[in-house]
Amino acid sequence: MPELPEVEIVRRGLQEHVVGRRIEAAAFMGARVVRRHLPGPVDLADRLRDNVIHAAERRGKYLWLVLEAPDGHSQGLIIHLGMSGQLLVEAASAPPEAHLHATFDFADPGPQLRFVDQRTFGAMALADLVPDPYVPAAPRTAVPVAPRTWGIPESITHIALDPLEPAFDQGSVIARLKARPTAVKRSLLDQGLISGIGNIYADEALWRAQVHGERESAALSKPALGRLIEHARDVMLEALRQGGTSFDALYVNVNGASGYFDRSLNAYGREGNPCQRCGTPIRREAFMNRSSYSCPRCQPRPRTAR
DNA sequence: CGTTCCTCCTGCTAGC
DNA sequence: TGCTAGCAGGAGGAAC
Repeated sequence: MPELPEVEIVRRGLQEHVVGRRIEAAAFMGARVVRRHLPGPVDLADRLRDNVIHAAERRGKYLWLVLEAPDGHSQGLIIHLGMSGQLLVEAASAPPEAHLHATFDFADPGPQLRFVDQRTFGAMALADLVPDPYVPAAPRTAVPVAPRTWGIPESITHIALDPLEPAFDQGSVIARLKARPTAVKRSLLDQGLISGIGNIYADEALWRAQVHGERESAALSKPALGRLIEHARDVMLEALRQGGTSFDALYVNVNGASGYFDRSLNAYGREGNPCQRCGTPIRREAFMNRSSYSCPRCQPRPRTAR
């Protein structure tokens, strides 16, 4: 469920509550949440013991904690929230939640970190940190304040830059969109092309740009594609300022509080409600085995069937 | 090779 | 009231 703004809120919570702490014991309830760690949950718990958390990082919808083991080796603990994952900071004595998948106890007397996930599409995995393939290494003479000193997890090097990263290159994304003979919404959701956008913010960006998601991306002009990307960035920034989007208690930030951006949505989930620009009722259509919301008047369907 | 589709889960709700 | 089909904000990997 969470898209970039929601994941960034969670990252900030991790930064505040767990960075700088030493893991004393990690525990996993079942193996599914660590299915990407092939040696299994006991092995992962062993590897995490006595690691210090140096940073909480994010690219698109992926989070990772930068860890340093007692032998000095640094790795990333990837955390993906999937559709329903939550991170909670709570006293170890708090009763276990339904669908609690992992707990982290720390060497200090502070609270636990917990991973709760109803559907378990989310996952955690350990990965080596490698140089970022998208961001050139800083020159040796650079002032030592460069971001991402530790590199990025090797297993997510296929994830593209998100539009909030300083190195995000709008021109190259537009060029790739111009080369794609496919629906523009499909491209917006492709995390290897531009990361962080999910079904909600794709629909919101398309509504703002007045483009139907089934238009072929290659058929849109470069300025139109540029506006679409800028709208995607803007809508995610606005959501971030308001603490993310939440329809119910399923999405909560690391403190357990919900966001309020859903009050500002113009398309997603608004079937039958008037378009805020022209008053035409918002329509819902099936696309890619899910729902798409758009204004029939501001966002006319492409003429030819795809 | 790139692109598209299916599938992994559980819970809620609309409709019968 | 009770059952169940359908749907939910993601993404890896199989299948073309």
